Amino acid sequence: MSSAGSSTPPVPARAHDQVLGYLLKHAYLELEEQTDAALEPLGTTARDLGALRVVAAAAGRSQQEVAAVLGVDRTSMVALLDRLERKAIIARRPSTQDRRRNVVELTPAGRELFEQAERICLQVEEEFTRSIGSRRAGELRRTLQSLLTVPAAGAAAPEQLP
Amino acid sequence: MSSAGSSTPPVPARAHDQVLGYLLKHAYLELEEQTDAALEPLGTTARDLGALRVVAAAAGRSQQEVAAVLGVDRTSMVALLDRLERKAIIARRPSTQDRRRNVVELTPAGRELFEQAERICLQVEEEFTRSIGSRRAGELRRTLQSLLTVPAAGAAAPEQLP
DNA sequence: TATTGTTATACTCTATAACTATA
DNA sequence: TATAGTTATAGAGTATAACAATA
Repeated sequence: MSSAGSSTPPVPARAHDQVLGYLLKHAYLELEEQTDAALEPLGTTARDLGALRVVAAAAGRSQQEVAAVLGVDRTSMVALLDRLERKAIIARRPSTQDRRRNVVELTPAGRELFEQAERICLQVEEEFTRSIGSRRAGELRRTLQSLLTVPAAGAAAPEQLP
Repeated sequence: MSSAGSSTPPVPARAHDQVLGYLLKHAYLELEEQTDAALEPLGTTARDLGALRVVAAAAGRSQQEVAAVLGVDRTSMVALLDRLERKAIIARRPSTQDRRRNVVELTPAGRELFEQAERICLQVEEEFTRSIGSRRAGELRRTLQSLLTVPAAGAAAPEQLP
Protein backbone atom coordinates (compact mmCIF):
# COMPACT_ATOMS: atom_id res chain seq x y z
CA MET A 1 0.00 0.00 0.00
CA SER A 2 2.97 2.25 -0.11
CA SER A 3 2.40 5.57 -1.80
CA ALA A 4 -0.84 4.33 -3.31
CA GLY A 5 -2.92 7.11 -4.80
CA SER A 6 -0.40 9.83 -4.06
CA SER A 7 1.88 11.72 -6.39
CA THR A 8 5.07 10.62 -4.67
CA PRO A 9 7.16 8.18 -6.67
CA PRO A 10 7.32 4.62 -5.36
CA VAL A 11 10.27 3.77 -3.17
CA PRO A 12 12.38 1.05 -4.75
CA ALA A 13 13.02 -1.69 -2.24
CA ARG A 14 16.75 -1.78 -1.66
CA ALA A 15 18.73 -4.34 0.21
CA HIS A 16 21.22 -2.75 2.59
CA ASP A 17 24.12 -3.88 0.41
CA GLN A 18 22.86 -1.82 -2.50
CA VAL A 19 23.13 1.41 -0.55
CA LEU A 20 26.22 3.39 -1.46
CA GLY A 21 26.73 4.69 2.06
CA TYR A 22 26.66 1.18 3.47
CA LEU A 23 29.12 -0.05 0.85
CA LEU A 24 31.58 2.79 1.40
CA LYS A 25 31.39 2.55 5.18
CA HIS A 26 31.86 -1.19 5.39
CA ALA A 27 34.60 -1.28 2.76
CA TYR A 28 36.39 1.40 4.78
CA LEU A 29 35.89 -0.44 8.08
CA GLU A 30 37.01 -3.76 6.64
CA LEU A 31 40.18 -2.27 5.13
CA GLU A 32 40.97 -0.31 8.29
CA GLU A 33 40.55 -3.42 10.40
CA GLN A 34 42.93 -5.41 8.20
CA THR A 35 45.43 -2.55 8.18
CA ASP A 36 45.35 -2.18 11.95
CA ALA A 37 45.86 -5.91 12.36
CA ALA A 38 48.86 -5.87 10.02
CA LEU A 39 50.38 -2.82 11.73
CA GLU A 40 49.91 -4.17 15.23
CA PRO A 41 53.39 -5.75 15.41
CA LEU A 42 54.84 -2.29 14.74
CA GLY A 43 52.79 -0.81 17.58
CA THR A 44 51.04 1.66 15.33
CA THR A 45 47.68 2.08 13.61
CA ALA A 46 46.18 3.17 10.31
CA ARG A 47 45.17 6.42 11.95
CA ASP A 48 48.69 7.20 13.13
CA LEU A 49 50.07 6.24 9.74
CA GLY A 50 47.72 8.75 8.13
CA ALA A 51 49.25 11.53 10.18
CA LEU A 52 52.79 10.30 9.57
CA ARG A 53 52.15 10.23 5.85
CA VAL A 54 51.09 13.85 5.78
CA VAL A 55 54.06 14.91 7.87
CA ALA A 56 56.46 12.83 5.78
CA ALA A 57 55.10 14.14 2.48
CA ALA A 58 55.63 17.77 3.37
CA ALA A 59 57.82 18.15 6.41
CA GLY A 60 57.49 21.34 8.34
CA ARG A 61 53.73 21.70 8.26
CA SER A 62 51.93 23.15 11.22
CA GLN A 63 49.59 21.08 13.35
CA GLN A 64 46.56 22.74 11.89
CA GLU A 65 47.69 22.08 8.35
CA VAL A 66 48.15 18.40 9.12
CA ALA A 67 44.76 18.32 10.83
CA ALA A 68 43.04 20.06 7.92
CA VAL A 69 44.43 17.60 5.36
CA LEU A 70 43.22 14.65 7.40
CA GLY A 71 39.89 16.25 8.17
CA VAL A 72 40.28 15.96 11.92
CA ASP A 73 39.66 18.69 14.44
CA ARG A 74 42.69 20.66 15.61
CA THR A 75 41.87 19.71 19.21
CA SER A 76 41.96 16.03 18.28
CA MET A 77 45.28 16.57 16.56
CA VAL A 78 46.80 17.73 19.85
CA ALA A 79 46.16 14.39 21.55
CA LEU A 80 47.23 12.41 18.49
CA LEU A 81 50.55 14.25 18.23
CA ASP A 82 51.05 14.12 22.00
CA ARG A 83 51.05 10.36 21.78
CA LEU A 84 53.39 10.26 18.77
CA GLU A 85 55.74 12.73 20.44
CA ARG A 86 55.83 10.71 23.66
CA LYS A 87 56.92 7.74 21.56
CA ALA A 88 59.57 9.93 19.89
CA ILE A 89 58.05 9.36 16.46
CA ILE A 90 57.44 13.01 15.68
CA ALA A 91 58.85 16.23 17.10
CA ARG A 92 57.27 19.64 17.50
CA ARG A 93 59.15 22.89 17.48
CA PRO A 94 57.87 26.44 17.28
CA SER A 95 58.16 27.96 13.83
CA THR A 96 60.86 30.58 13.60
CA GLN A 97 58.68 32.68 11.33
CA ASP A 98 55.51 32.53 13.41
CA ARG A 99 56.03 31.39 16.94
CA ARG A 100 52.37 30.60 17.43
CA ARG A 101 52.75 27.67 15.08
CA ASN A 102 54.23 24.28 15.84
CA VAL A 103 56.21 22.77 13.02
CA VAL A 104 55.78 18.99 12.96
CA GLU A 105 58.55 16.69 11.73
CA LEU A 106 59.40 13.02 11.76
CA THR A 107 62.27 11.93 14.00
CA PRO A 108 64.75 9.47 12.44
CA ALA A 109 62.96 6.68 14.32
CA GLY A 110 59.66 8.06 13.06
CA ARG A 111 60.93 8.02 9.48
CA GLU A 112 61.95 4.41 9.87
CA LEU A 113 58.59 3.46 11.40
CA PHE A 114 56.74 5.32 8.67
CA GLU A 115 58.53 3.48 5.88
CA GLN A 116 57.92 0.08 7.42
CA ALA A 117 54.27 0.90 8.11
CA GLU A 118 53.67 2.31 4.64
CA ARG A 119 55.08 -0.83 3.05
CA ILE A 120 52.72 -2.96 5.14
CA CYS A 121 49.81 -0.65 4.33
CA LEU A 122 50.45 -1.08 0.61
CA GLN A 123 50.55 -4.85 0.95
CA VAL A 124 47.23 -4.84 2.78
CA GLU A 125 45.66 -2.68 0.07
CA GLU A 126 46.87 -5.06 -2.62
CA GLU A 127 45.53 -8.03 -0.71
CA PHE A 128 42.24 -6.23 -0.12
CA THR A 129 41.75 -5.50 -3.83
CA ARG A 130 43.21 -8.74 -5.13
CA SER A 131 39.83 -10.30 -5.89
CA ILE A 132 38.80 -7.47 -8.24
CA GLY A 133 42.07 -7.23 -10.15
CA SER A 134 44.45 -4.31 -10.50
CA ARG A 135 42.49 -2.73 -13.33
CA ARG A 136 39.28 -2.38 -11.35
CA ALA A 137 41.27 -1.40 -8.28
CA GLY A 138 42.79 1.46 -10.25
CA GLU A 139 39.38 2.50 -11.51
CA LEU A 140 38.03 2.41 -7.97
CA ARG A 141 40.81 4.69 -6.77
CA ARG A 142 40.28 7.16 -9.60
CA THR A 143 36.52 7.17 -9.17
CA LEU A 144 36.80 7.90 -5.45
CA GLN A 145 39.31 10.65 -6.17
CA SER A 146 36.84 12.22 -8.59
CA LEU A 147 34.04 12.08 -6.04
CA LEU A 148 36.19 13.80 -3.43
CA THR A 149 37.70 16.37 -5.75
CA VAL A 150 34.49 17.68 -7.23
CA PRO A 151 32.63 19.82 -4.74
CA ALA A 152 29.19 18.28 -4.35
CA ALA A 153 27.03 19.77 -7.07
CA GLY A 154 24.10 20.45 -4.77
CA ALA A 155 26.12 21.66 -1.84
CA ALA A 156 26.08 25.28 -0.84
CA ALA A 157 29.14 27.25 -1.80
CA PRO A 158 31.76 27.38 0.95
CA GLU A 159 30.67 30.02 3.38
CA GLN A 160 32.22 33.40 3.06
CA LEU A 161 32.57 34.45 6.65
CA PRO A 162 32.10 38.21 6.90
CA MET B 1 68.30 8.06 1.85
CA SER B 2 65.44 5.75 2.58
CA SER B 3 66.24 2.07 2.43
CA ALA B 4 69.69 2.73 1.01
CA GLY B 5 71.85 -0.37 1.06
CA SER B 6 69.21 -2.65 2.49
CA SER B 7 67.13 -5.34 0.88
CA THR B 8 63.80 -3.73 1.70
CA PRO B 9 62.00 -2.30 -1.32
CA PRO B 10 61.76 1.48 -1.49
CA VAL B 11 58.60 3.05 -0.16
CA PRO B 12 56.76 4.90 -2.90
CA ALA B 13 55.88 8.37 -1.74
CA ARG B 14 52.11 8.58 -1.68
CA ALA B 15 49.99 11.62 -1.20
CA HIS B 16 47.21 11.02 1.30
CA ASP B 17 44.61 11.14 -1.46
CA GLN B 18 46.16 8.13 -3.16
CA VAL B 19 45.58 5.93 -0.15
CA LEU B 20 42.58 3.66 -0.55
CA GLY B 21 41.64 3.84 3.11
CA TYR B 22 41.63 7.62 3.03
CA LEU B 23 39.51 7.67 -0.12
CA LEU B 24 36.94 5.21 1.22
CA LYS B 25 36.71 6.93 4.60
CA HIS B 26 36.29 10.44 3.26
CA ALA B 27 33.88 9.42 0.52
CA TYR B 28 31.81 7.72 3.21
CA LEU B 29 31.97 10.70 5.55
CA GLU B 30 31.09 13.16 2.81
CA LEU B 31 28.09 11.13 1.66
CA GLU B 32 26.90 10.56 5.22
CA GLU B 33 27.13 14.25 5.97
CA GLN B 34 25.09 15.17 2.92
CA THR B 35 22.53 12.48 3.74
CA ASP B 36 22.18 13.61 7.34
CA ALA B 37 21.72 17.19 6.19
CA ALA B 38 19.01 16.16 3.74
CA LEU B 39 17.23 14.00 6.32
CA GLU B 40 17.34 16.63 9.03
CA PRO B 41 13.89 18.08 8.19
CA LEU B 42 12.44 14.59 8.77
CA GLY B 43 14.11 14.40 12.16
CA THR B 44 16.06 11.28 11.28
CA THR B 45 19.57 10.29 10.24
CA ALA B 46 21.41 8.04 7.84
CA ARG B 47 22.14 5.72 10.73
CA ASP B 48 18.48 5.39 11.71
CA LEU B 49 17.53 4.90 8.08
CA GLY B 50 19.97 2.01 7.85
CA ALA B 51 18.15 0.22 10.64
CA LEU B 52 14.73 1.06 9.21
CA ARG B 53 15.80 -0.33 5.86
CA VAL B 54 16.77 -3.67 7.32
CA VAL B 55 13.56 -3.88 9.31
CA ALA B 56 11.48 -2.84 6.31
CA ALA B 57 13.16 -5.31 3.95
CA ALA B 58 12.42 -8.31 6.11
CA ALA B 59 9.90 -7.53 8.81
CA GLY B 60 9.95 -9.72 11.84
CA ARG B 61 13.68 -9.98 12.34
CA SER B 62 15.09 -10.09 15.81
CA GLN B 63 17.22 -7.29 17.21
CA GLN B 64 20.36 -9.31 16.88
CA GLU B 65 19.65 -10.15 13.27
CA VAL B 66 19.20 -6.46 12.48
CA ALA B 67 22.37 -5.64 14.40
CA ALA B 68 24.36 -8.34 12.63
CA VAL B 69 23.33 -7.13 9.16
CA LEU B 70 24.37 -3.58 10.00
CA GLY B 71 27.56 -4.65 11.71
CA VAL B 72 26.73 -2.91 14.96
CA ASP B 73 27.02 -4.42 18.38
CA ARG B 74 23.84 -5.84 19.89
CA THR B 75 24.25 -3.54 22.89
CA SER B 76 24.34 -0.52 20.59
CA MET B 77 21.23 -1.78 18.86
CA VAL B 78 19.32 -1.59 22.14
CA ALA B 79 19.84 2.16 22.47
CA LEU B 80 19.18 2.75 18.78
CA LEU B 81 15.87 0.87 18.88
CA ASP B 82 14.94 2.45 22.22
CA ARG B 83 15.07 5.82 20.56
CA LEU B 84 13.10 4.71 17.50
CA GLU B 85 10.53 3.02 19.73
CA ARG B 86 10.10 6.13 21.88
CA LYS B 87 9.34 8.02 18.67
CA ALA B 88 6.84 5.28 17.71
CA ILE B 89 8.76 4.52 14.53
CA ILE B 90 9.37 0.86 15.32
CA ALA B 91 7.72 -1.58 17.71
CA ARG B 92 9.17 -4.52 19.58
CA ARG B 93 7.24 -7.58 20.62
CA PRO B 94 8.46 -10.88 21.98
CA SER B 95 8.52 -13.64 19.40
CA THR B 96 5.79 -16.20 19.93
CA GLN B 97 8.15 -19.00 18.94
CA ASP B 98 11.05 -17.95 21.15
CA ARG B 99 10.15 -15.50 23.83
CA ARG B 100 13.75 -14.51 24.40
CA ARG B 101 13.74 -12.76 21.03
CA ASN B 102 12.27 -9.38 20.22
CA VAL B 103 10.66 -9.14 16.83
CA VAL B 104 11.18 -5.68 15.35
CA GLU B 105 8.62 -4.10 13.02
CA LEU B 106 7.85 -0.73 11.53
CA THR B 107 4.79 1.07 12.80
CA PRO B 108 2.56 2.68 10.15
CA ALA B 109 4.20 6.01 10.97
CA GLY B 110 7.59 4.34 10.72
CA ARG B 111 6.75 2.92 7.31
CA GLU B 112 5.77 6.38 6.13
CA LEU B 113 8.95 7.92 7.55
CA PHE B 114 11.06 5.19 5.99
CA GLU B 115 9.63 5.75 2.52
CA GLN B 116 10.16 9.48 2.68
CA ALA B 117 13.67 9.08 4.03
CA GLU B 118 14.63 6.43 1.49
CA ARG B 119 13.49 8.69 -1.35
CA ILE B 120 15.66 11.48 -0.02
CA CYS B 121 18.58 9.11 0.47
CA LEU B 122 18.36 8.03 -3.16
CA GLN B 123 18.33 11.63 -4.33
CA VAL B 124 21.43 12.41 -2.29
CA GLU B 125 23.24 9.41 -3.74
CA GLU B 126 22.40 10.50 -7.26
CA GLU B 127 23.58 14.00 -6.52
CA PHE B 128 26.73 12.65 -4.92
CA THR B 129 27.63 10.54 -7.95
CA ARG B 130 26.41 12.95 -10.60
CA SER B 131 29.88 14.16 -11.51
CA ILE B 132 31.11 10.69 -12.43
CA GLY B 133 28.08 9.62 -14.44
CA SER B 134 25.68 6.75 -13.90
CA ARG B 135 27.94 4.24 -15.64
CA ARG B 136 30.88 4.76 -13.32
CA ALA B 137 28.53 5.04 -10.36
CA GLY B 138 27.18 1.59 -11.21
CA GLU B 139 30.68 0.22 -11.56
CA LEU B 140 31.62 1.73 -8.21
CA ARG B 141 28.68 0.05 -6.53
CA ARG B 142 29.47 -3.33 -8.09
CA THR B 143 33.15 -3.08 -7.26
CA LEU B 144 32.42 -2.30 -3.62
CA GLN B 145 29.95 -5.17 -3.47
CA SER B 146 32.63 -7.51 -4.79
CA LEU B 147 35.12 -6.31 -2.19
CA LEU B 148 32.66 -6.92 0.62
CA THR B 149 31.37 -10.24 -0.67
CA VAL B 150 34.70 -11.95 -1.16
CA PRO B 151 36.20 -12.90 2.18
CA ALA B 152 39.60 -11.25 2.30
CA ALA B 153 42.04 -13.63 0.63
CA GLY B 154 44.66 -13.29 3.30
CA ALA B 155 42.29 -13.33 6.23
CA ALA B 156 42.17 -16.27 8.55
CA ALA B 157 39.21 -18.57 8.10
CA PRO B 158 36.31 -17.77 10.39
CA GLU B 159 37.12 -19.24 13.75
CA GLN B 160 35.62 -22.56 14.57
CA LEU B 161 34.84 -22.19 18.23
CA PRO B 162 35.29 -25.55 19.94
C1' DT C 1 41.50 41.96 16.90
C1' DA C 2 42.65 37.34 14.96
C1' DT C 3 45.13 32.97 15.08
C1' DT C 4 47.75 28.65 17.05
C1' DG C 5 47.99 25.49 20.28
C1' DT C 6 46.06 23.96 24.44
C1' DT C 7 42.82 22.39 28.16
C1' DA C 8 38.33 21.15 29.86
C1' DT C 9 34.09 19.30 28.88
C1' DA C 10 30.43 16.77 26.70
C1' DC C 11 28.36 13.83 23.42
C1' DT C 12 28.31 9.87 20.31
C1' DC C 13 29.62 5.33 18.97
C1' DT C 14 31.63 1.29 20.34
C1' DA C 15 33.22 -2.71 23.33
C1' DT C 16 33.14 -5.69 27.60
C1' DA C 17 31.17 -7.74 31.39
C1' DA C 18 27.47 -9.07 34.11
C1' DC C 19 22.52 -9.66 34.92
C1' DT C 20 17.47 -11.64 33.58
C1' DA C 21 14.54 -14.46 31.33
C1' DT C 22 13.96 -17.75 28.48
C1' DA C 23 15.40 -22.13 25.90
C1' DT D 1 24.32 -24.79 29.44
C1' DA D 2 23.50 -21.61 26.05
C1' DT D 3 21.13 -17.56 23.93
C1' DA D 4 18.44 -12.73 23.48
C1' DG D 5 17.93 -8.68 25.42
C1' DT D 6 19.32 -5.49 28.83
C1' DT D 7 22.20 -2.55 31.91
C1' DA D 8 26.39 -0.44 33.53
C1' DT D 9 30.70 1.06 32.44
C1' DA D 10 34.73 2.41 30.06
C1' DG D 11 37.16 3.67 25.89
C1' DA D 12 37.77 5.87 21.60
C1' DG D 13 36.75 9.88 18.38
C1' DT D 14 34.76 14.23 17.81
C1' DA D 15 33.01 18.96 18.77
C1' DT D 16 32.52 23.42 21.49
C1' DA D 17 34.10 26.89 24.46
C1' DA D 18 37.52 29.25 26.76
C1' DC D 19 42.37 30.50 27.74
C1' DA D 20 47.54 31.89 26.91
C1' DA D 21 50.92 33.28 23.75
C1' DT D 22 51.74 35.46 19.61
C1' DA D 23 50.73 38.02 15.39
